[in-house]
Amino acid sequence: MKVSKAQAAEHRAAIVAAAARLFRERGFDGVGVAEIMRAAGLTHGGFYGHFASKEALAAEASSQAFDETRGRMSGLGDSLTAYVGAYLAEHHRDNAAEGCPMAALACDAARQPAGTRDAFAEGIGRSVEALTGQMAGWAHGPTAADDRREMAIVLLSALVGGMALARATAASAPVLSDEILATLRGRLGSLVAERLPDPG
Amino acid sequence: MKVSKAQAAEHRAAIVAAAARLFRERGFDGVGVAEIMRAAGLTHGGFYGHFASKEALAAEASSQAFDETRGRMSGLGDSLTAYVGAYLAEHHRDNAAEGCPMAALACDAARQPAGTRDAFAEGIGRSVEALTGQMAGWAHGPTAADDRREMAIVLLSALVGGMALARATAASAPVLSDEILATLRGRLGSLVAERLPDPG
DNA sequence: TGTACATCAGTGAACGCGCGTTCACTGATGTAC
DNA sequence: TGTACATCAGTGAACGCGCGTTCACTGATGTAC
Repeated sequence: MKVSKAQAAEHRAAIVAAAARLFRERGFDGVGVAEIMRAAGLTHGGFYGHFASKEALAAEASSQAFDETRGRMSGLGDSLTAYVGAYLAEHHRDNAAEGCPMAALACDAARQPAGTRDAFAEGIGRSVEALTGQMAGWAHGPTAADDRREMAIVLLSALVGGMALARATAASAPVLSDEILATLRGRLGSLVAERLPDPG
Repeated sequence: MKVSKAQAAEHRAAIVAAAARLFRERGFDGVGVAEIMRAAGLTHGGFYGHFASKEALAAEASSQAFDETRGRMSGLGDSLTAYVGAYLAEHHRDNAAEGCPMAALACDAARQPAGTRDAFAEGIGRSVEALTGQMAGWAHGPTAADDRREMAIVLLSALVGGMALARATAASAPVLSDEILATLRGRLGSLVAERLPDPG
């Protein structure tokens, strides 16, 4: 049956939201169109009225996951320390569906079709810029803009890699998984803030 | 037709080697049993004479990829600087099939069945220990054993995350991809070596 | 050492299954009068 | 404002396809004599 334009727009948004969650939880190849539509409260046949292909949805869901994560990040104010702590939390490790798309999907993204790769490349670029900006407001951080950007790249790499390793070890080696998160929480702040090679 | 026991053992090894390459290149879900067998010079029907399931092969191929990478790493001697440089090379980014299994598959590994997750957890644990050991031989590195292990975790996270981000951006944002690698090459050494919070 | 035969690694057709995608159909929406 | 009808969002059966896995068969291996 037909549905109002507003209703249809809500449905479309629900599909993207469900996909953004499920892809992060199970990977791009780990969820089918039918399951995404079911999660959005619809049947699978209507999918192609909203999207040209599963891949087109993957690209849009990726962008939305980046936006969502960036939104939550800026919600923490300019406190880099608070952000690093929230990122490296056990809660984030255990709830990939609502977390950072880079930690959940970066390895997969490199192997996806162009649309999804584009969405990731843009999301990663913006994440570097956002972290660079946050570093400017950090009392003990680097002063030169180049230094800030370089430190942002180092920090982002450690956050993403650390979360990926913590997740990969969570089930089989939970002690190591906790150790990775705790170590990074303890060391990342001081590593980025202190003793820069050329302190401007 | 039957084949000598030595020949069969070679075939088995060829299957594991092909799988270790293809899984890193395309992901666990991106390659089928038939393609792996073809890459090993066999037909798909014989697969289940060697392995109980695709998942059993994935676990063994993961272990082998870790062993292989660890072997290449120790081939560089005790030079952490050389290792970091080789890890963050463009060549490594562009040849995932022969590279670090963590950078290629860590996000996927967390979603795989128990056997593969176990192999990854063990491989990651050994990688942390190997890096901790290398840090002991590094002239400017931390002296206390706890510091060395913590620095090893920070370094490994940044290496793995940085490579994953460099690969995710390689096609759509090649300048950013190169920048990520170059920045990490320049900054990781000094970050780990200098100015530790408690220098023993 | 030479022959006869049981073993079993490898082959390739076939299996059920779930996937992404298509399509004829339905019926509420929203427009034309 | 009220009615008549074209539109089109959503349904659910169906499509071809490739997947992991099974199995009857083949024929070289390697053992028993």
